[in-house]
Amino acid sequence: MGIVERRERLKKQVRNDILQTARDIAREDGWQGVSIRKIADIIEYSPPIIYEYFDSKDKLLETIRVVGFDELRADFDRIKEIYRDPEKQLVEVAQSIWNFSVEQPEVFQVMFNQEGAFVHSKKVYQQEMDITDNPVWEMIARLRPKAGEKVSMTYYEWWCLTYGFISITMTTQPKHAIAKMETIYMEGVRRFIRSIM
Amino acid sequence: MGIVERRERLKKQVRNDILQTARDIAREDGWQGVSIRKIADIIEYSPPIIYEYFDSKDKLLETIRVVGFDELRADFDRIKEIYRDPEKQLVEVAQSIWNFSVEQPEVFQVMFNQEGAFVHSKKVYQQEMDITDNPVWEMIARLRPKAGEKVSMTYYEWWCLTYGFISITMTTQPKHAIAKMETIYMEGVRRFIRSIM
DNA sequence: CTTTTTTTCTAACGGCGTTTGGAAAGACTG
DNA sequence: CAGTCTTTCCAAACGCCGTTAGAAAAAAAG
Repeated sequence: MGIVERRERLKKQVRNDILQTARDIAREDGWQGVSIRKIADIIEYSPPIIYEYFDSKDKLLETIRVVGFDELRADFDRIKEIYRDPEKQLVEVAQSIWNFSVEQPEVFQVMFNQEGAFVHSKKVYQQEMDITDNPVWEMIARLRPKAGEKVSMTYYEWWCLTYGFISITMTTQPKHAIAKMETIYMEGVRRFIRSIM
Repeated sequence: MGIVERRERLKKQVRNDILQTARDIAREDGWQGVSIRKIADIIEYSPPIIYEYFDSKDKLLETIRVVGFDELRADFDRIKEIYRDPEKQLVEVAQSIWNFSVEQPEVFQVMFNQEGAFVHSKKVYQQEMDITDNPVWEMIARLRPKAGEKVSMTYYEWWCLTYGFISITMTTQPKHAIAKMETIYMEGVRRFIRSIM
């Protein structure tokens, strides 16, 4: 009997609908405008239903954050396989982050607690920045084989550069000007890479 | 008669109390925990009173942001007067930002819409980052007299570096580890300055 | 003391995240 | 089929929030 399966399929679908609706509202009105009640309204359920899928609004946002980081990391892994040269890899990674922030700014905001988005727990964030098993860390390590401990420092600075540039650009630049900033960003990235080689 | 004066003195005091109470709560419980009702409770007035001093919660936060930026800029101006060498000036400015973020993290959060703090209007933020009359811009221009348009680019990157580093550090590092990051930050700043000279 | 002005608060509105208790619907059993 | 059991779902409520209206209280002016 496929009843259980159908139920589970439905559950998964509703769960995804909740996440997607949250992102949709955030894209339209900002994260300040996202409320459990609005989400419930749009997916045509009552508010309590959402609590059958997520323990709290905070956990819901954290899930969006995790999905975002997963997507980014998958792209990094893909890049690592496609290109051999660590310099090229890093340039591609930088481009990948940029594209992500342009295509899914609202997810980027949740990932980095920006623009009114706020996830209480920092665990995922810290974990994701951690050097352990991080493809970007390995790329930098390969670029500076003799740097020893400095690799971790460079890795940290890499995040500061990319994150700082994108979040300042996202916050201060009007939408039409963002495209122009891409060149400046990529130039900065390239200069950074050259400076550590 | 000094009645009017006394009243105005009182008004100024209450206004400052409101701002300071907001910052106090934020420091203790984060900006998510700051509410008009809590502020009113602490200053021992009813909530509507706060609206005689600020049009909205958003405007209240914006005022805190403005005061923060003013304080920072005053320090930059002071540095510009004390030191002649633009390289030294920039190092001191970087140190000044760092100190500010350590001493008043909650204000820093409002200034840059971090960690749940959120001011709708971006006007102040954009204005403050603008190159016009900005002491940091002039320092960089003096450091790179022949750079032409690249000065503005470098200025932008300067903000990305300092802001990116501090906000990532503030968010990911536990309190006890932040002191250790200062050296790494200042090293990064120095390397940046040298790389543009 | 009375009137006028200023200051302040109570009460309410609509919205929020979240929980409770039970109704409605669906699936299984005899 | 009816009856029972299980799952799904929601109305209503709680205690918060920002904000506003209107009345009470206090202060000043006459």
